[in-house]
Amino acid sequence: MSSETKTVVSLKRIKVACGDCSLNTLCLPLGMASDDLGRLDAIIERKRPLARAEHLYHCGERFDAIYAVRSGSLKTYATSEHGEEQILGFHLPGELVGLDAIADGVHPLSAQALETTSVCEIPFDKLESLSVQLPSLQRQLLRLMSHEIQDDQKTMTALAQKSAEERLAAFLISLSTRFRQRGFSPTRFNLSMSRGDIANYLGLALETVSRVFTRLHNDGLLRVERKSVELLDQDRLYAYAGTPCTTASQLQNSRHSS
Amino acid sequence: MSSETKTVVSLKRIKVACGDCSLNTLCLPLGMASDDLGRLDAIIERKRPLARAEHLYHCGERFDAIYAVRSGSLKTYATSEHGEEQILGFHLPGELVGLDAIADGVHPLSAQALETTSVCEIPFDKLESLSVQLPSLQRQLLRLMSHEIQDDQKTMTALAQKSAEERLAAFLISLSTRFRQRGFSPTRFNLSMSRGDIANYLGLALETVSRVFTRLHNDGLLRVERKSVELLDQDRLYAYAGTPCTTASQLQNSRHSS
DNA sequence: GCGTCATATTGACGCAGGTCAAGATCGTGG
DNA sequence: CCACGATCTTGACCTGCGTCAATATGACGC
Repeated sequence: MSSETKTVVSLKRIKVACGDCSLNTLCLPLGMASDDLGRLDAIIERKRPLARAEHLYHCGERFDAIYAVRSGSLKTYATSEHGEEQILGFHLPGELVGLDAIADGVHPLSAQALETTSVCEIPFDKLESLSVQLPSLQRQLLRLMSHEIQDDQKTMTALAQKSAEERLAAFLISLSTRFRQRGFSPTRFNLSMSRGDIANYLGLALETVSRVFTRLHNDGLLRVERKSVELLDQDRLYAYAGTPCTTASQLQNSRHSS
Repeated sequence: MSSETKTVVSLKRIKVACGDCSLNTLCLPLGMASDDLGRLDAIIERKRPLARAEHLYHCGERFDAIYAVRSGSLKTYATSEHGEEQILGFHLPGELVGLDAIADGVHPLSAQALETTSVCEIPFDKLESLSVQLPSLQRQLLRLMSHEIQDDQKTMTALAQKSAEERLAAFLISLSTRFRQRGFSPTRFNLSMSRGDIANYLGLALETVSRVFTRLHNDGLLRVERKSVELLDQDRLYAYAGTPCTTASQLQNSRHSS
């Protein structure tokens, strides 16, 4: 799929400046003065939306930009030589992908759209030189990378010591929290990923995920129907998730502004 | 053991400038001009060594510095409210710890010495302002953080889809690789962590780790005796590790003929 | 409407690895 | 040199979840 479509011209550059973007309190712009924001805006390219199942980049490709999800969602995954994939993350609007490629200039993962998805492309060399000039940008970039490390640590903890129920409950809580931060309903949302994706991500069998869903459903914790989920009892869900280690740190960024 | 000693004065500041440190091709200094190095040196504080089991910092403490391991080793771990710990990483000389705390200024993990260990303390505010002036420092910091994300992704992959043998084999390979990079023998080394620590880190039971060690031993892959390990057959060990996804990226910095 | 394909649910069964328990071995202090 | 506690090994048993297989429920095209 190397032939680039030439219909791009027909789409007029969708001008959504960072300053106007509803996600600017989550994304890179956080903490930047509005005149600095313009300079960040200037290096960002908005690209045509990706269709479902389309790739943003493939594992092994050269890295030259990170991406911020603007709408839709992505999954990132590694592929073993035996061809099995391992999903390492799902990415919602306002989140960055590609940070793992900075280390050696090559993407270690592939990134694929789970639904129609648009992203902002941020050329890394420009970002790097700009962040030398804008300390608040540098700071926010470091913060976001640090946050990703923290998230991965939580996932590792879940994989290492939680049961199937606990993992799924924690997963749903994580989604719920992230939806709330983005202004969506934390109790009713759609899963853009399949059962298989969830299972893969959580280190479980597809069938186990299905079973746990119906179990949680029967226990009155949530309503699921295919992709749509409604969380009925947050508190009990937290209990199911065992260690709400996800909770503690995520709740406290409500009062954060310096 | 909690009373802080005031005998620090008796130790004369151990002056091991980054320029003289054998680890400077792995650590923060990588890629910096030697005159810039002096400026990094100037903000780093070398502290008295930690004794085995002593903590470098505790989860929940305010974050104000990252640390580079100079000698010895550390483990970092999270504690659930039920009191169980989850080890998230082992840290060898030249590696940084504390990067996960940048995001919200509080340490999400505790860091504890596995043996007598000395570290370089790098005050983060100074590091941040210095890296605005030294782009190569900023670049290396981003690289190291990105690398940590990559490592965590490999660990997640192992936890999500590998068997007990595969996990332990991959763990030993990871140690071996890191020892080689640091100029130690990649085939004979000592495990500074206990079986319980390894098990905890790998999401297994202590007994399973023990059993797998003897199985690998009986299969002629390695010799183990308590803490000392000798890898006898690297290639077969790689095979045992299943997907050498750990391998792929790590092999490329050794000239492997096959 | 109907057929086809992808996705999800549900059941039956087996095994990797967890748990419990008993020794074995090491390290350290007296 | 011995004793005691920490650490490690090994065995016997049990269970959570993976695997296999059948069925159900969409979604989409014709």
